[in-house]
Amino acid sequence: MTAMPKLLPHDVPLEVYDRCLCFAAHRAARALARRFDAAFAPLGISHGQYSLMMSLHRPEPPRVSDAAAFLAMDRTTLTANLKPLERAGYVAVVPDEADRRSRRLVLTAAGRAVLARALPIWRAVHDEVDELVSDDAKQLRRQLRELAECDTKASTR
Amino acid sequence: MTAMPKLLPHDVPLEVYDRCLCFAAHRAARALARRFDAAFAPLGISHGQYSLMMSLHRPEPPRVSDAAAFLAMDRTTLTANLKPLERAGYVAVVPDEADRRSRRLVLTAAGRAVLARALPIWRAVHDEVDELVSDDAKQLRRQLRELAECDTKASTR
DNA sequence: TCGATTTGAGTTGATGTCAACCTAAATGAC
DNA sequence: GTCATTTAGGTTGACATCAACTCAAATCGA
Repeated sequence: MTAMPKLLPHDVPLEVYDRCLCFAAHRAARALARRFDAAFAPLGISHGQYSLMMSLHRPEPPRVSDAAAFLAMDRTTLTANLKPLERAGYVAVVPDEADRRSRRLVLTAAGRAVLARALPIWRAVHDEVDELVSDDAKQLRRQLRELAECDTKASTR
Repeated sequence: MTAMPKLLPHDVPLEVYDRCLCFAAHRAARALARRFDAAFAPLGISHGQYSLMMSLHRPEPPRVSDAAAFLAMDRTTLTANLKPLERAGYVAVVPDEADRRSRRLVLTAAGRAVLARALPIWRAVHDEVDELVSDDAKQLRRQLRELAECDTKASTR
């Protein structure tokens, strides 16, 4: 048995670095998360909590599975993410009247208030972020959406 | 004090959904992660462990800070991510000879072997992923890189 | 040379992420 | 109507992520 260096040439990592959209998406997501987390820090919320609460602000409070599918996030991940928001009093989980298996995720007045304060911060930071994307941000958004929606069974597994 | 619904109109979440690249990047990253994690599951590694180990496969083993900057990941996150890889015997952390503060991250023979088995899986899955991105994947990759490299101080904080 | 500063890295605590497994309510076949 | 199946959701355990803090080695100023 030799040292078998031929099994994994040193140009393979470059191929992965250049091609892998999973890696590229995670790298970009981490960098953007740090930027928004820093901006939201004075309010005591994170980028994920901002997105999550925004997704709940609709006339009909969504069920857990609906919200998880919308966020392209595992259902159990959403359950975990709701915990700190419930503790903070921003979100209330109430049983559904019609179907007693379901629970509705309701944004409280305090939740709406913190979102209202976060909104101008998000707009200002995103103005900066938009500067970083040289051209055709519209196409970028569409492509990210295509990648996210390729697996719609995120919540139903 | 009224119910103040005017503070947060119901079209704001749509604005966030349509515009927020942080949200879009996370959604895409989660969906892609699930896909690659499922494909790598028989090997017992995750998408992140694949990317991490690939980034270590170079003639000169990188230091912790170098690898963290390359991955656009917090230095302490990398330290945590190394733990399971060290336990599995895929990565060895060795002190640097020249600077005793530094540590070099060395991919072991077992690590190179598991990467060699993972490579064809990654190529096959990514062939599928490429189908999802309608046009100009090159531009998508460049834009994601621009977003990731906007904060180069990820490891030096 | 020696004390202050800088730099490389680990630890802790909180949150985010998911697979595997579990419970309970609704549905459906007969 | 009864029981198997399906559906909505939670729990547990492992890993991922980062800020705040700490430690130790290298560097630098005088």
